[in-house]
This record gives sequence, C-alpha cells and structure tokens, in this order.
Amino acid sequence: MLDYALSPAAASRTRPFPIGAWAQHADAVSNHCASREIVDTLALLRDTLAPQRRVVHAGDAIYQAGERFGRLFILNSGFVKIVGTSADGREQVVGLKFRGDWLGFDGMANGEYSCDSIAMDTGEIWTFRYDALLVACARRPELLTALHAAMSREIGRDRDSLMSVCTLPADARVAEFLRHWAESLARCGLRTDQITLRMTRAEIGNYLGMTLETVSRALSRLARAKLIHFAEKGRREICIPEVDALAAFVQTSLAPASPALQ
Amino acid sequence: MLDYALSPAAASRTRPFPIGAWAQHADAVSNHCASREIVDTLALLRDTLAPQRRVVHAGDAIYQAGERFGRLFILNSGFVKIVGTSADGREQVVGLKFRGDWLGFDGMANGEYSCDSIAMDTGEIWTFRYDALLVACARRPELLTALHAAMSREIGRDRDSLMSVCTLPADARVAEFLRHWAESLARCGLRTDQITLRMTRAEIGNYLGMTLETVSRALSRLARAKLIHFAEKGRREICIPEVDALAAFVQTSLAPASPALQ
DNA sequence: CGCCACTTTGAATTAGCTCAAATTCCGTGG
DNA sequence: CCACGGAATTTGAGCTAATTCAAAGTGGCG
Repeated sequence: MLDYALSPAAASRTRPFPIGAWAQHADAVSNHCASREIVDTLALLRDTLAPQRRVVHAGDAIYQAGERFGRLFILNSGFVKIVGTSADGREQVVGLKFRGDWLGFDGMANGEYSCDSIAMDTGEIWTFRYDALLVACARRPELLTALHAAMSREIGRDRDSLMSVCTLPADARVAEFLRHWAESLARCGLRTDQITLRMTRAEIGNYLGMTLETVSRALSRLARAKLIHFAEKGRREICIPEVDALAAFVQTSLAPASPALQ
Repeated sequence: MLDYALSPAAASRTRPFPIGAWAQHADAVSNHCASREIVDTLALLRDTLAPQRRVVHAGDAIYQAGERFGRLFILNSGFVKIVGTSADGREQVVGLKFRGDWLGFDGMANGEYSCDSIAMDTGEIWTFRYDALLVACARRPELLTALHAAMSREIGRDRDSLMSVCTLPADARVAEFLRHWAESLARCGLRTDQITLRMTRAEIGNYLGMTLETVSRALSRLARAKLIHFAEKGRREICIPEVDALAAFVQTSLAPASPALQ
C-alpha cells in the first residue's frame, strides 16, 4: 500500500518518456526538483516535529468544521478534498490536496476549523500541534519559511480556482481542472500520462461550479478532440497524452469567436 | 482626509441606531469589538515594526505581479482590490481589502508577488519588510499569531468567494457581495447603512463572474425589492436599510422553486 | 456646455441547466 | 463464477438564466 507514493523516484523510473516530447522531458526535470522540495520539507518536519502518522481511507475526515483548532496536517500520500459549508447550508468542494500539501490553515483564524477535510483515497496524514510547530520554528527558521510558503501557495491556488470559475467556459474549466490535477501529480513525482480521478462527475461539477451532466459532456468532447482518452474499462481512469495540449485548449477557448469543441 | 477612517469611534457616534433594529444593535456591539481588534493589531505593528507609511490614491499600485517579494503591507485606511492575471492573459479582481487587512501574502511562496494590488480610493498603507517582521515575531509572539490569523482569514475569505460564485445565482451573488462589503465596513467601525461602492459595474461583474449588465439588473431588482436603494444623486452610493435582509434574501434564492425577484 | 465614461433597459441569442431515459460499472450475494 | 441491484455515467431534448448586442439615459468634470 502507498508504495507508489512513498517512492516517487521508483514511479518515474517505471515511466518511459512519451514519444518525442521534449517539453515533457523538461517537465520531468522540473518535476523532479519540485518533488525533491516536497520530500525535503517532509523530512524536515519528520525530524523536527516527530509528527503523528495516521492512515486514512476514502471518506475519512481528517478534521471537520467546528472542531477546535489545535493541529495542522500534512498529506504524505493519498488525496484529500476540502469541503466548505456556508451558513445557509450550501456545500461545496473548495479545494483539493496532494502529497506535501498542508491542511488545517482555515482553523488558525477563529480557533476552529471552518471546513471538512475528507480523504478521497487511502493515504497517510502527518499530524502535529500548532503550538509545537511554533516552538520548533524558533529553533529552525526554515520551518517557519516552509509554513508561510505553504500558506501563501494555498492563497495563490484559491485565487487560481476563482479565476477559472469566473473566466472560463465549462469545457475549458474541465480541461484546466485536469491540467491542474496532472500538474499536482507531477509535482509529487507521480505519473501524469494516466491519472485516476478520485471524484465522481457530481463532485467535479460541484468543485467547478457546473452540473454533473456538463462535466460528462465536457469530458466527452475533450475525448472526441483526442485531448484525453479513457482507459478501456471504467471512466475514472483518464489518459492525458499531452498535458500541454490542455493548456493550449484553454487558450483557444478564450480567443474571440473560437469554434472550441463540438 | 481620511479622518472618517482614522476615527471609527467618531463615525459610529454620528450614526443613530436604525429604527427598532435590535439585531443592528447587537451588530454594533460586536463590530465595536472587531474594530477594536483591528486597532489593537495596528497598534502592535506600529510599535514593534515602525512601518513605513505611504499615502495612495485611486489607481495606485501597492505592489504588482512579478515584483520581487520582500515586503508585506497593511491597509490603515482606504480600499484595495487584488487583481490577478493568468498565464493566458485573463484578468480578474480576486479580492477586496479593507482597513486592517494585510497585503502581499501571495508573494511569500515564490519570491515574487503574483497579483496586482490596486488602491480604489485615497488611503494609507503601512509597509514593512518580511524579514524584519520575522525578527520582531521572535520577540513578540503575538505578532506571529496576528500574521497567521490574517493569512488564515484570507484563505477562508477566498473560499467563501469561490462558494458564492459556484453556488449562488446572479442576484444572490450581488446581494452577498453587498452584504460582505457592509460587513467589512462594520468590522472597521465604519457606517454600513450608506455605502459607497468604489467599483464600476464592470469591476463588480468581473469580481463576481458575471457581466456588467447582469450586475446592473441585479441591483435594480434589489432596489425594486427595497433591499437597497440608491442615494438621490449618483448610483455608486447605496443605502442598505437592513444588512440582515440581504442575507435572508440569499437564503430564499436557494429555496427550491423560489420566486426570488422580479 | 459638451464630452466621455458609466449605467440602465430592452430584445435576441446561447451556454449551461433540468428532466428523462438508456447504459455501464462494480460490489454483493447466491 | 455469474446474476442482480444500485450507483455513476452518458446522451438527448427542451428550457431558462445569463450573455450579447444595441440604444438610450445619466452624471461628473474639464
């Protein structure tokens, strides 16, 4: 279990470079650096904080809205969705987390978490007390830097989400979602040519602000355009032959009078 | 100049309680606490960091995307919009900032800011170096707490924005926008019964993910429903007789088969 | 006073939603 | 191993909220 996540180097070893994709090769290099950074940060945390480790399974809550804040979490493997609930009862997936991402920042402001954090898959969470982190930061300033960088990244990522939802048509939003998922996998050194979505169409739609039918149609259109294709069995497995092509598609869907997809 | 912001107590002194609004009174009390918290944090920063002060005017950039990160900012008065630009050239207002809000967190992760921060009005910005802040945090741990609380609040706020955009119809989104603006003013001890939007319909629409015409129509409908009304002259001045009524309206627009507004 | 940017309102169009039905997948129990 | 049932997905058809296009109104400011 989880060995694919615990050994990113092994994962990339088993992945031959796609045919004639120089850009992909460049990606692999930078991905390697990115995953190295994640690994280093995880190592730093492990050594300085001796975090509790906890194995979670799909559907488990890492923390829940209303719970008293006291701990932060880091995802060592697996996939997590952040689910927000508004005062008036609307529910939405407001974030997705991958290996190396921190969880629980939403709780720091008010003394209690404001979202649910739900595992989408089997995975391992590292847990530590916020006050212990602060103490450790006094000894190891790079810890504080890592914390702030993680929070800053989350802010930036949230803004990107908002921009996608506000400025992209449905098809492009789905393409951008897939691109982001693939990019996130690449950052943790996982393969990106064949990815498994851990969400139903309904969840994806909820995250992207559209209905499940629209998600399904968008995926069908992307497949018809050969930007993605489904594995033989099951529609949760998606192949992305060229991640860059998705970004290019997002571009074209912005161009005035773009035919986009049929 | 700015005296209305520099003396929130004076502002609330000149504001009589609305007719028979017990809830508003409760608001005023909690607002007073909130604005007190802002004032205290500002005082703490002033005393420990001796920040540079800078007066900005509408349209001035506090910082810009691509600029090297090194400083953080706090808004002492005025109003600021955060404008994001995606790699493919989409532009969007992704955040609004009020008195006491921190600016520049987006720059911490990558060594450069990723958004533009633009003043929407005359205001005063306090500026200090990030590394100086870290040094000061070692002496005064409450500074670090304040920093983290501010970052956490920003994360929470961004998620709320995303939820509005994804789960609310246009009219409710505009209502929620007004409600949030009023709430933000209340938090800094400013009057909320009569507010001046510092944004054009186009900017509001850009922020909320709709066209300027839709914003205009939504405002007209809200006015027709007496949830807001415009000052005699000028359509940037908006009166909100009862802020809570806006929240209630958002609710009703979620109810199945809601007639909403005509 | 007149220009210009902003706003409002209307009418036609459309992207995405709702409703509905058929299909596929997957776990479960026989 | 296979049959069955529920959940997820796909696809179609019609509908609606929001957009686009257009025109007229308003206000601020030199």
